[in-house]
Amino acid sequence: MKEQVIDKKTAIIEAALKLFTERGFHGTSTAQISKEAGVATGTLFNYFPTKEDLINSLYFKVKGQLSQSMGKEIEAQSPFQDKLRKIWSNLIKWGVDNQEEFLFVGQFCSSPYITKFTREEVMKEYVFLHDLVNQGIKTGVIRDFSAELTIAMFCQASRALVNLILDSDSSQDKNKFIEDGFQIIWKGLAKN
Amino acid sequence: MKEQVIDKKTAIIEAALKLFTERGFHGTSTAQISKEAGVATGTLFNYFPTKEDLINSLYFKVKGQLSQSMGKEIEAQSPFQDKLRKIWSNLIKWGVDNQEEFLFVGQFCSSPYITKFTREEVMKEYVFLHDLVNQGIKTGVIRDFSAELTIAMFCQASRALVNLILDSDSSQDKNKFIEDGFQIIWKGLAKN
DNA sequence: TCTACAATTGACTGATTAGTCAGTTACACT
DNA sequence: AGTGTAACTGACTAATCAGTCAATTGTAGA
Repeated sequence: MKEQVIDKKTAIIEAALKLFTERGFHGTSTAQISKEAGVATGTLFNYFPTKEDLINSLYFKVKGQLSQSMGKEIEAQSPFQDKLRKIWSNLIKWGVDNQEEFLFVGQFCSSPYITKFTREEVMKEYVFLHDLVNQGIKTGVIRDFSAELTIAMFCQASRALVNLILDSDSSQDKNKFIEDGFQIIWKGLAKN
Repeated sequence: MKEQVIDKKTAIIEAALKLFTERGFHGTSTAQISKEAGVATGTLFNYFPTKEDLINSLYFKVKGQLSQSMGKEIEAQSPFQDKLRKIWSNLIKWGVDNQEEFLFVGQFCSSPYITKFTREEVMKEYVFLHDLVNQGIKTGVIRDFSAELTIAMFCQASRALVNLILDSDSSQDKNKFIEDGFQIIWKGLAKN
């Protein structure tokens, strides 16, 4: 019973992710989502009271997965540069391996359908990056610019790199791109 | 007569820009656009055969304005770094001064409603940035990474900065942000 | 087997959509 | 003034929309 519930809810979320990414929010009808998920329209509205609730749940879930992946395998005692490099490659590998989710976040991060509440809840999961950067500034490893500026440049640069990898043919060396990209952003941020 | 024509077409384009940015493509009806523009629905379809034609025209126009602004006041004989700094500040000032257009481009650059044809036409106007970067690599002023990587990092970083300026309260010093941002990206790209 | 109840269904509704088109207006040229 | 024509209008249509709800299903516990 519980398994069934989770299954249908997951199926709806996955169908919505696929279709929202392909056709946008208003471009995708609840009927299409239900059909893709293999459930009745009524079932969708049983789990998500409105279409907006659905996209907010989806956004929250995907952003959570991203922040989870970002922080993976960071060793507390390793040098600052290695931590940042690991975050960098985590971000990029997440985007490349979860193309739909990556495009979804890009399309909806500044969309009016995502409520302020959802946005704020999501933000809470990114505190650790903020802390890390502030620590890097305080210990003099990276240059003393505003932490917001540093983080924004870092994160957007990682998105640029994912787009590049997704656009380029697969024969190109992904890891070369990732390391080259890190060389650019690290040299830009590092103190010496 | 000719003036009237241009006026109505412009009014439609401007209304569409505002509403598409606020509510998205499918979230904005042609009736809403017509009303905002102060024309009848029929008039809209007189100038743009379909809603998709409208958004493609709009995208082409806005991207054209961006590429125009980007290349402004670049002096041929000035050092490479100054050229790049000027492009950087041009990009950011365009985004800050043309907020609606900036958000529109961000929202629709990877949207399915923009046709491949429009995308390719737009690309043609960005050749000069590609040429400049290649020249910078050849003369050894910037590091020898793929030109696509360099341009992608540069352009996305500029978008990150505009977002930051738009989000921050207006009391903060805009020019400080712009110069700090350039310091990061320039140090990242430059050879020494 | 029977009961109770949550999960699920899909036909349905009133509202809204992109796009049409027959008719009106405004103006240039004679 | 009269004529031709391009711009413009907005009521209209068939299709589609988000969301509802009475009816059905599946199943856990008695």
